[in-house]
Amino acid sequence: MGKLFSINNYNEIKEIFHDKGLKCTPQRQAVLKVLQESKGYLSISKIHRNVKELLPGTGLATVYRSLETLIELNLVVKVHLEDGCHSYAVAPKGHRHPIVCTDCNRVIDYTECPMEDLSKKLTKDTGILIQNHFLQLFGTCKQCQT
Amino acid sequence: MGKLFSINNYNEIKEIFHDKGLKCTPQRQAVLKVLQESKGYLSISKIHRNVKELLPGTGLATVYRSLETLIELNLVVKVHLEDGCHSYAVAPKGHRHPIVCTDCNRVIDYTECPMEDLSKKLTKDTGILIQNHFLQLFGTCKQCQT
DNA sequence: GCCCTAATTGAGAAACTTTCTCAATTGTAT
DNA sequence: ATACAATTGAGAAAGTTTCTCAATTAGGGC
Ligand SMILES: [Zn+2]
Ligand SMILES: [Zn+2]
Ligand SMILES: [Zn+2]
Ligand SMILES: [Zn+2]
Repeated sequence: MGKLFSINNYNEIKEIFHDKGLKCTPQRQAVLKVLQESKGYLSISKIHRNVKELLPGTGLATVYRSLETLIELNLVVKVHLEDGCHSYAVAPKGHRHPIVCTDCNRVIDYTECPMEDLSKKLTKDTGILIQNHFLQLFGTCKQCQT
Repeated sequence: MGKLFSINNYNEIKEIFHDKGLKCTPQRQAVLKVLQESKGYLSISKIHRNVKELLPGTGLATVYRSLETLIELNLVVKVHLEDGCHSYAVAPKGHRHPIVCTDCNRVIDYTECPMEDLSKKLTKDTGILIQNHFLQLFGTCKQCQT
């Protein structure tokens, strides 16, 4: 089927798949595109609904599988909400943290990681070897502060 | 039925319930006790299994309901894992962050919040009004570093 | 461009998780 | 002790995620 959508960085995306021996299928592209265009996190069912508009007949199982793949490739992140988990958003590049606007669901990319220094300090202080962390910020974005 | 378990701070707990007009039932006590004694996060099914040892016949729905209540009372927190969410642990008092040992599942209480200064800085820098944050650390505890 | 092959997909079943309903029970205040 | 509203257990119902397998397809080699 080949290139279906005008994802701006299509060749880049294609390479990321091929580097890991994975196929660049229209379904995977569609899931990514839906998230790229939403500018916010989306639940599985919303992703499925939007994907079907681009690619009617796409199965729910495929959406689950695509998200799994996209997360492995670091193209997508899972967003954990206070209750009702498992929404998804496009991944910021590198190690960053998402700021979720609780009004419009938009996900804003936060580029500084306050944990780098802290992790070292903590390991030194407590003896616990910090290996990973999970940080999300919730707030109200500029546009929603009216 | 009244007091069933020797929760050290039984009267304190009872008051917390009564302050909100909630009953201090054996089921709610049992769920709390199970989490207090585990020193780590537990999945719903494990909580249910352990609760039934203290209180045979306790229904699964009641475990769900009790956890909901205990979270509202800030006695329990939901722990979000990288995949497979919705485990639970006793809440640290005040605003703190849990460090989860990825080897033994123990939850260690971390008392400093690195976000306080950061949130203000971020609001100033980006204009986004930071209202809340969700931080968990993952690592290896002393005992598991052998 | 046309095969070949392994990876991927769709559909539905199956497994699993969470919520709901309602009659029976029970904690608490009086 | 009694009354009443809150809570519970059981099972049904709803919702979510994973699995299975035959059919399809992307990508590499010719
Ligand atoms: Zn979560
Ligand atoms: Zn917003
Ligand atoms: Zn440990
Ligand atoms: Zn904090």
